[in-house]
Amino acid sequence: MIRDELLDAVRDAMATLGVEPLPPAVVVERPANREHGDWSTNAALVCQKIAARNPRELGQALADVLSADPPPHVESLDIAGPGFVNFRLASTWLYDVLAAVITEGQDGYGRLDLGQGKRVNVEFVSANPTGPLHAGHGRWAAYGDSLCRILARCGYVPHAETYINDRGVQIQRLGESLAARKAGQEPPTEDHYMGDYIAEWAQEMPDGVDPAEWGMQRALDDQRQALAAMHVAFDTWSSERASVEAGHLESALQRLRDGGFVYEQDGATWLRTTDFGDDKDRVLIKSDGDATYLLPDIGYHENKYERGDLIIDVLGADHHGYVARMRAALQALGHAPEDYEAIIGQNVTLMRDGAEVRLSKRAGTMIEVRDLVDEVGPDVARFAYLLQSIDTSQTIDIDVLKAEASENPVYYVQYAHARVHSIGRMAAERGIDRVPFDQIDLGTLVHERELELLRQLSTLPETVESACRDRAPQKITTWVRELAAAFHGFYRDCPILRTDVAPELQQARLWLVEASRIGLAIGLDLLGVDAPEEM
RNA sequence: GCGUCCGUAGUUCAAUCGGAUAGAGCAACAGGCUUCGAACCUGUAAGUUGGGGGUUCGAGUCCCUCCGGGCGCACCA
Repeated sequence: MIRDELLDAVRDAMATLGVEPLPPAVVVERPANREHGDWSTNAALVCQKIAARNPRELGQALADVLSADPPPHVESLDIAGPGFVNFRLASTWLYDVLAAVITEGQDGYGRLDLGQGKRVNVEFVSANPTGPLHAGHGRWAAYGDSLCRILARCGYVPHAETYINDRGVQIQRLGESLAARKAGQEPPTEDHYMGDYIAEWAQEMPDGVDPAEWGMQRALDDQRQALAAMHVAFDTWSSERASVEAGHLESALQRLRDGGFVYEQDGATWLRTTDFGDDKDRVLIKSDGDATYLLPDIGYHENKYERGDLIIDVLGADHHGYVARMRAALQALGHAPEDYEAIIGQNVTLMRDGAEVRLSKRAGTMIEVRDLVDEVGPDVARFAYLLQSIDTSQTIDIDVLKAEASENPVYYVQYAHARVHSIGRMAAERGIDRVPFDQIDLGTLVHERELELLRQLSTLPETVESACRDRAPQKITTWVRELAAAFHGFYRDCPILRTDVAPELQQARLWLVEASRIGLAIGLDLLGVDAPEEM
């Protein structure tokens, strides 16, 4: 990587100036403004105190040392602003990028080994089996699935998992709600389920079945279909009931007792989560003898470590108070705090007809994931979900997604991919074959559009790394949109198959198109969005 | 009240673990197809990054404080 070569050169040069070792804050990065060069380093700024020198003066000294024996591709060096040293590179460095994309290919380019095979269990969606998935669940589905794809590309071994709370009062209430509707009555209390789907399902429900069991299976079928429609697949659907029957609850409780973290008070059994930073202790077993939801959850999480060295829970904002107690419980069971990670996703607000649609399974109105996916398709839905950070609340206006379908950002990216394949088809029609890459004269690629495309491709590895480290799929979304923009600009200004294009240039551009295809396909794949050859 | 996530162009959002002149889409306005797909391209306009203070060579980003919003604060799940 050019970046590492430049940093090594900076390190050597700073050593000759008496600064050794180089502080880790010293980086080689891309200036936000291209006029500042291709790469720059903040070494002089970071080291000014160590070296006891004015940063501009130190920067000048650094530039002088580097100029005496320039790193590869470096054409010129200058010092700018408060003391940045800027590198201007010959476009040969971008030809190396093109070669890397082509030789490493769709499978290898931007594939990293951050994880070194570490297993990561990612739990997401985990909706109660009491109704259809609403559009808010769609966000966790799109996010979790994309995160798993990014983790896999970075050398982790992800395991996508979802949890079914098929045990407890909410299932009973579902059954009672269905039974009441079937009998033509209102559900008995406000804590029962009111949605339109209850009435529909009550009509479907055969006589003589257990309403609770039947309703839960009905809800699960519905959820499975919705997730399939979104193209989200799980490695494991974990059942709370099965987990408890397997003894996970008891074994966790026993180990917590053995560790001395459990005590009795007011007739209830408590876990001393305050030992691990929670703000109050938590009840494991109520005074009536029933376990709270927390205890089976602890047993389940403990069991998840069989399927991952690191556990990630993707949770809605309404669960953020849950994180401290779960982390505390897992620490009490001997797990390091960094082996449990909770990602708190903020809420989704859906707009339709200019008004907010309330997302509640118990209220009468809701929008199901299936409705959204049916209306706009899985690609539009997923791309929309992954357009922004999970840390911010999101507003999705269904009317906008539908009305602007043709101008939707996902089509902008997919169109770029389809154009690539269109070029391939046209080339085949005209009998134009690509000659082997090692016979190409890359020096013909001098157009700013071509170079910009290569610059964008060069940033994929660091973008993937950043998206993985920050658990931030939206960085991939942004990147692939920028790549599509670079490709569309190139396509517009740089003819490839036209008869007036010189053969050497045509060949180089065909390989650049192939590199673009690889980049677009990787980006879309990491988002779980289809990369169509025709639209 | 306590905790937590936010507040960036008319709007929806970006912004490389603190970098230089804060960028895109949509909407608005003005242009661009006789050779490959116009679902595209080019340009114009649009900002006191909620207010104030601090740390730093450098703050949208970190700290404090105030304002505004979401979500929590059960022997519910």
